[in-house]
Amino acid sequence: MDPYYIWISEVMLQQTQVDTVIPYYEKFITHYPTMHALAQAPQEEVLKHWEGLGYYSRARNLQAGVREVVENYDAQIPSDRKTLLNVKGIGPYTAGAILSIAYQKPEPAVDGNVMRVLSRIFQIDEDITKAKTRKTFEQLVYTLIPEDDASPFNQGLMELGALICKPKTPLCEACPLSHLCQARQAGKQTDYPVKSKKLKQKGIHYVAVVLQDDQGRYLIQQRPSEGLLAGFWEFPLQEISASTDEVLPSAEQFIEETFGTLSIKWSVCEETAQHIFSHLKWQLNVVQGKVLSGQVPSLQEKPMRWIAETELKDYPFPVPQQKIMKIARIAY
DNA sequence: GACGCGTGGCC
DNA sequence: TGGCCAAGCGT
Repeated sequence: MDPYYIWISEVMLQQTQVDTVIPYYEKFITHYPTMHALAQAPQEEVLKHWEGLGYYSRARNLQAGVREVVENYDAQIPSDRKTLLNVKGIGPYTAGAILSIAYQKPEPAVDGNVMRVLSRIFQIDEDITKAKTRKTFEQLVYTLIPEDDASPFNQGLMELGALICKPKTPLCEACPLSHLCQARQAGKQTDYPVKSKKLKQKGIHYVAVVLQDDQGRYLIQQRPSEGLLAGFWEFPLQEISASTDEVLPSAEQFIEETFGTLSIKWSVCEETAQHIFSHLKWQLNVVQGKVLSGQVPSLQEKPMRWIAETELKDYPFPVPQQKIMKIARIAY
C-alpha cells in the first residue's frame, strides 16, 4: 500500500465514520494522486474538496505535512516513529497506522476503538478522555502485537471495535474474543471504557446578513485563518442576544459599520436554522437585503467580496452557511 | 493537560 | 429532541 494514500485515509478517518469518508477519499486522491500534486495545490482548493467533512484543520495540516515531506524528505514518508511524529498533522495514532499498515512495523495505532476493546478485555479503569491514558494502551499493545503481522492486528482490533465491540450494545455472542474478555465474564461490558462526561454546548445567536447589490451579486466574507471554520467563506454573521427583536437592527448596524448609510429593502426570513458543533450551538436568523439601484457600495480593507450567484459553487462554505442559503432560497 | 476544532447517524 | 457517538491533533 502507498503510504501517502494510507496517510490521507487515516487523517480523514479521524473522528469520522468510514461511510462518510469514502466518497471524499476517492475524490481527493483523484485530484491529488501524488504528494507533489497536493503540495502545489492552493489551500482554498483543498478546503473546497474537504467541504462538509469537518475538522478542517486536518486538511490544512495534511497539506502542510505533505509539503514538509516533499521538501525535507524527498517526498518519501519517514518510516520511523520519531521522525513521523514531527510531521504536521501526524500524531501517535496516525504515525502508528502508517508504520504498521504501510511499513509492516509492529507499532501500536491506538484510537477510540482500540481503547474500548482493550479496556473491556482487560477491565482497564483509566479514563480514556485523558490524553495520558492513551500511553497505557500503547504500552499494552506493544506486549500484544505480533512482530510479523502488525497491520492485520491493528486493523482487526479497530474493526472489532467498530462492528462487534460497539459502545452501546456490544455483540458479545459474535465476538471471537469473548472467551478471554474480563468485562464479559463479570457482566460489565457496558461499564467500559471509563469516560468522564463532556460539557453541554454553549449557545450563541447570530443573524446572517444576505445582501445583494444592484447587480444581484452577493456579499460574502472570509473567516480568519485560525479558529473555528478557519478560511471558509460565509454570509456575514452578527452575534445577537437571544431576543428576536434585534435581528433586523443588528443587520442594519452591520451594514452601517461596513458601508455607511445605504438605502436597502430588507426582509426578515421566518425560518431559522440551528447548527450543533461538538462544543457550540448556533441559532441562526436570516435577513435578506437588496441595495436599491444606483448605489455602488465600496468595500473597506475587509476580506469581503461581491460575487455572482453562479460563483458561489467555487467557494468553500461550511454546513451552517449551506443551511442559510437554503433558507434564503439561494441555489448552491 | 485542558481545550478548541465539524459533521452525520443513532436512539 | 437532545445527548452520545466516530479510525485525533495542535496549541
